[in-house]
Amino acid sequence: MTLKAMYEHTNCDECPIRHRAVCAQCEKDELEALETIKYYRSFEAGQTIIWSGDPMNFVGSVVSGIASLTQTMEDGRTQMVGLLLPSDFVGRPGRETAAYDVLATTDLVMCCFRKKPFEELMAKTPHIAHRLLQMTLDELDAAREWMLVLGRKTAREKIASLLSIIARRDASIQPKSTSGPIVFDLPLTREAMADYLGLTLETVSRQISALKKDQIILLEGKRHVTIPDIGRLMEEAGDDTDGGFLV
Amino acid sequence: MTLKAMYEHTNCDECPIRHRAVCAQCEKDELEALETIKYYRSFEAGQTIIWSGDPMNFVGSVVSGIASLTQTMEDGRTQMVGLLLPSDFVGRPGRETAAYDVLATTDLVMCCFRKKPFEELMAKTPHIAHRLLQMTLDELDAAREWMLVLGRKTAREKIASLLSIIARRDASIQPKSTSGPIVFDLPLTREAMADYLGLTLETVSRQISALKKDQIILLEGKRHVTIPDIGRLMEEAGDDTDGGFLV
DNA sequence: CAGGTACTTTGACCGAGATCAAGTGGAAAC
DNA sequence: GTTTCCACTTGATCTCGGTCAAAGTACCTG
Repeated sequence: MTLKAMYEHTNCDECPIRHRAVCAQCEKDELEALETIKYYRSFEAGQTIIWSGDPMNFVGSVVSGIASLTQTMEDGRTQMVGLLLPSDFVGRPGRETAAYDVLATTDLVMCCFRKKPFEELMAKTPHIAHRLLQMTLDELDAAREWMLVLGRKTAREKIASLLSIIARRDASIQPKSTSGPIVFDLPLTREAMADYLGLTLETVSRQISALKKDQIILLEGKRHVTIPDIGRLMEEAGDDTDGGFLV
Repeated sequence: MTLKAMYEHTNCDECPIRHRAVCAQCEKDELEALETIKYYRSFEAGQTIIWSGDPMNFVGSVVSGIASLTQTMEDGRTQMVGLLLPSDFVGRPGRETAAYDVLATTDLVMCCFRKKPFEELMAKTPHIAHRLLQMTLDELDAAREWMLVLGRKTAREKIASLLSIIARRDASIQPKSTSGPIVFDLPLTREAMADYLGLTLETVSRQISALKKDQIILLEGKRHVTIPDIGRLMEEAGDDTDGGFLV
């Protein structure tokens, strides 16, 4: 059974992102209205979901998998400007065309709404608009945090920053232990990491090797990562470690 | 007369940012409600308006002047993560403490609202929440555009990008001529430009000198800039120049 | 007008990360 | 089983922008 088929007839009550997505604050009746205009789409890793500049007739939420927003210059230089995790929102109400390329970084399932009906619904149900504002403000904070990473951090700090973001996200999704080692699989290729960090893939590879040599991270194969001590990793990231437990 | 005094008793109808700020879509009665909770504050160039981490009991709009949002690492490295121009919104409803340092880059006047009453008002008047969502989405786009600048552009392209942003803004505020030279005063020191661009002030200075030598820009004194051909500047910025007239 | 201060420019040198170029390893394909 | 492919690693070299240092300029202030 495909992942899409698995979700195809899911109703919102059973949805894994029910309480974190744009619909998180919806009441029963609002949810029913949403349910009538939603549909699922799935994409394979590597597929382009939307090209920058193309007309966009839907918005939606990532249900499972990871998507990325990417900007490309004429000469081919690319910069990833957003990483979309489950529950993150795709698209902008009130805009006709996409501002960025949207790519499926892993296999992906999205819960989509046709844009027009969604916009109408949004005008009527303040809970959706309110939640979207919250989420947009969070994304703005994340983008600004990333500006510090891109503008001022060294290659090693950049890698450590990315790893600690992924590690903390995984820790928050399956919060087994508050401390102790964190284990996860990297959802990004070295090239995708480079595009996110404003580096080359060679530099990414070298810095990962260096962090491994220094025992900040452990690697099995190329993607399976163990973080023995998240505090040490965050020190390497140059982050203020004092408030680290407040995640 | 101080600038603050000049605005002190201004009612919203005469406000220069009336139609672009968070209140842009308000009806007469909504505006009257806002008017009862607003007050003006002024700051001198260089003053810190808010320290990151401090409790924030107001939100507001920049009326005149320029403010900046800045992040600082423990070792002193700083990155400007936002440039706040007249009509831009400061603060985040629903958050207790400031996430960034807010600095007055030039002399500045702000129209402030106590946070609590503003949040209550926002819950009642959808026009404010709607406008704030629009503005936040615009800021998110700007932040993402800046991520490309920080992550992938050369020093020369970075400077050209910053100059063209300032030039286009000035052109849109006082749209005398659609084409022809654009003239303005740089509102930022070399150091502030460096903090925005993720460079050192020496590199900023060198690249400005280089653009001047190549006649991309003309300089009188250190701050007064003339752009003879905005198209050429945008080429230097590495921006897609095709859609440039759509500003 | 001398002296100070804040901002800016310019020069000499250096090093982190980019570029160019092989080479490795593991899984799928024939 | 070996060929192919792709993601990744590692090495050698180069270069852009950072660092350190000195000097220039405009505007105050006494």
